[in-house]
Amino acid sequence: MGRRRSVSAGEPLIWEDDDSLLVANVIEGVLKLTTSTADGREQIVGVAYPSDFIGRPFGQTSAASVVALTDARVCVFARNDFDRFAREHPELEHKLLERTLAELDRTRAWMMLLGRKSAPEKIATFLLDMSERLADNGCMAHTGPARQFTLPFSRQQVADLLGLTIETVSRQFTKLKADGVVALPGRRDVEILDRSSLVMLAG
Amino acid sequence: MGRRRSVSAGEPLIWEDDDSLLVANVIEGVLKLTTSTADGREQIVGVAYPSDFIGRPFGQTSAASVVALTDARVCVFARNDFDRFAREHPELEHKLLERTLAELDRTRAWMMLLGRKSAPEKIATFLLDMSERLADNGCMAHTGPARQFTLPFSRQQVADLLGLTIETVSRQFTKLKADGVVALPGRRDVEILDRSSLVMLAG
DNA sequence: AGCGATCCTTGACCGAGATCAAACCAGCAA
DNA sequence: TTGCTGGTTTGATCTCGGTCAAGGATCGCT
Repeated sequence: MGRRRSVSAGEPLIWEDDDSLLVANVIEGVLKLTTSTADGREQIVGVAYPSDFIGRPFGQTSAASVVALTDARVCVFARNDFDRFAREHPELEHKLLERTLAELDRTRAWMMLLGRKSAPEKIATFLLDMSERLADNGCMAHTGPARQFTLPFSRQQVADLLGLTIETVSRQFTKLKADGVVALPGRRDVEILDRSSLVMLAG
Repeated sequence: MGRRRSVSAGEPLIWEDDDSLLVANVIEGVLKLTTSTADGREQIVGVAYPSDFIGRPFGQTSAASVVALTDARVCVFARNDFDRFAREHPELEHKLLERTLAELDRTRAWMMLLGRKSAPEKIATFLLDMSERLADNGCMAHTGPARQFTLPFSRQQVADLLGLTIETVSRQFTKLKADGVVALPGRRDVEILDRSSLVMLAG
């Protein structure tokens, strides 16, 4: 049915305001969903992990661009084919509905973060969120939140996710390190030393 | 099937973190979907207009509280009943999927606003959005965006929607009035005098 | 009408986070 | 090694929007 396709890190899969011609399933890797203003400000509005669905069925244009954060493999479908197929397979539509509702919940929780949380709260929430998301997405069974992990994001991308600037993100990371809450062994590596502090900070 | 129910302005319909026991369809009126932090900060994460769907099918808890902004009439269903019924009626699930996808698009656009837009941009975007939403929701056919309308929100609620404080909202409204972009004949009444300026400001 | 509660506006001030700018560092190629 | 490149950290300063504190306006009630 769908065509397998590899996307290397940084490569776009869908452009904002494109006629929504394709949908896809993530097999491997991580991709970002973004919207941008005319003057170049960017906001990451979603992140797709393996098994997540990408694209906008039953609609004219996709509201967001999709760009791979890591090398990724996806299974793409022509939107029209998918729409038709979905309507004939209620089980598929049901699955898709459940996923979409879950994504909407997650997105709404993120709105709270964007609209009402301070920079330290944003960073703490982000790290806890990553620690859970990245744990579940290896192959191993449900081992609970990861204590250490590698972010699929650059500092700028963390900023775009949290509605901050890169400098503020950097300063907050440095602060957490200085306070012994996390260790930062590599550019994108995080080790959580004091989870309860993070939970406090997340508010 | 569903029970009709009246909800007066300010009255809650669903509590955050409640076991999601009911879902509903809005017949008349406007309701807000909110999440709050422990220390009382609030973010409006969605607004439900007539014909919109409320609640969280296929899930354990609802992520948001629902409170009526105006007197409202809704058609409520026990969640279990609804879930069962939906699974037996693919057409209903399809409709629900389309609505949920549209809501997700709108929510993502709002994330851009919350994370990256300045106070003036937020206010301008909000007014344009209202002008379109409130126009379509009367009975009259598609008349395009309304030039004047009555907000279903208090100033505090506008603040909770935009991730601002009430004072900032007030000052921005005053500014727009002083600049002749809008007139404010009543507490909640808005008349758009210069739409193109608003579009500029919205960015 | 008069009164009180609530909402809204306005002003003075402050501070979190943005901006501007410079150094720092890791990775990579020659 | 050296130098280059892109990402990251750090510092100095500024500014937008938040906070605190008074007034005003509007609505509902008696």
